[in-house]
Amino acid sequence: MSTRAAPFDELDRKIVAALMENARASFNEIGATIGLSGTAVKRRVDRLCANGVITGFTATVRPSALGWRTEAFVEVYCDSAAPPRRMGEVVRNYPEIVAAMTVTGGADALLHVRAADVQHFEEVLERIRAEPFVRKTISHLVLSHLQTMGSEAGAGRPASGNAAHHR
Amino acid sequence: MSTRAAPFDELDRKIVAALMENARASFNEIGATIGLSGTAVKRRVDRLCANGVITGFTATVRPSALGWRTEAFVEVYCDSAAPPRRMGEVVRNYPEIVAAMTVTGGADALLHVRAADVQHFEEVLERIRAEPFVRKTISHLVLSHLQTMGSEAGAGRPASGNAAHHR
DNA sequence: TATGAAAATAGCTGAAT
DNA sequence: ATTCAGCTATTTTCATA
Repeated sequence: MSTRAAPFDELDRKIVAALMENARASFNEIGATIGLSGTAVKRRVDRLCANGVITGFTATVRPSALGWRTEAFVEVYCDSAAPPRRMGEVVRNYPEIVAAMTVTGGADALLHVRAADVQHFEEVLERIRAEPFVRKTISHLVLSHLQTMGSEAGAGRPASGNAAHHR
Repeated sequence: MSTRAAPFDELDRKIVAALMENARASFNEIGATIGLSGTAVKRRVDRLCANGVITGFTATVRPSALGWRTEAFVEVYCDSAAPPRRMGEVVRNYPEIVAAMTVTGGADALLHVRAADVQHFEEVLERIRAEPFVRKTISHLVLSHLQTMGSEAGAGRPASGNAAHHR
C-alpha cells in the first residue's frame, strides 16, 4: 500500500503533470520548466514508474480516425449467483469492450464499448446478451462529448487531498 | 479517390499501435519492429499528428497514487428544456468530472467522476444536484475494474472498418 | 539520499539521392 | 524510403553537498 516510502513531493507532481500533457517531452525540457536538471528528472521518472505511480505512456488517438465511430455504456444485470470474476474472463474476449467494471446502483457491471457503427454495436450487444449469466442490459449510446479535454483525472491533487505526503 | 491525403495503411496502424503501447518508444525502435527506417517512422508520425489521428501523448497514472481513490459514473436527468451546451459549461467548473457526454437511454448525460473518497464524492454530487437544470441523478460507484488493460479503444481496426477523414 | 556536470551512447531531423 | 551528417537527448559515471 501507500504508507511506505513514497515521497511524492511537489516536484514529482509537476513532472507527472508535464508528462500527462506531453509524454514525449524531453527530460531536459521538463527540468527547465520546473527548475531541475534533466538527469534528476529522469531519475524521478524512473522511480515513479518503478513505484507504479506512472503506469505507462500512450498515444491518444481520435477513435473515429481508426473507424470506431460508435460508443456506448452498457449496464449489465447479472444472475444473482454470477461472480464478477466470470465477467472479467468473458470481457477479455470482446475487443470492443474497452473498459469494464463492477458498480453499485441498479446494475452489476458497466461496460464501455466502442464499435464501428450502430450495426456493429447491435451485433456486439446481442453477443453480450447471449452470455449465460447476463439477465438484462441497458445501453446508453454516446451522442456527443461535452468534455474533450485531455485533463482526465488531472495531475492536481484532490481538494480534500490526503494524497501527497512529504518530509 | 483513394490517392489523396490520408491513406492510413497497415504501417500507420502498426505505428499507432506501437505508440499506444509505449509513447516514449524511439522512432528507430518502432521502425525496427515494423521494418522501416526511423526517419520514415518520424515522417508518418508527424503526418498522423497533423491529420489529427494522433491527438497527443500522455502518461498513464494510477489515480489512487495521486489520491483519487473513488470513481463513479453519474447519470444526469435534466429539465426538459436544458440544452446540452449548458451542461458543457457547468462541467468545466468541476475538476472532479473527468468526462461528460450526452447519451441515449433514460438519462440525458453521463458523467465520469473521480474524487478523493466517498465523502468527497458525496460533496461533489450534492453540488451537481444543486445545479438549476438537474432534475435527478443516479450514481454508480465503481467497485473494481474488470479490465485494467491499457488496450483502450484498440489500435486494431473495427470489423467493418472504414477510416480516416481529417482536418 | 539527493543533486548536477561530464562523457559516451543513442536518437532526432533535414538534405540529398 | 533510405542514407548520411550535424545536432540534441538520454543515460551512465563520478563528484558534491
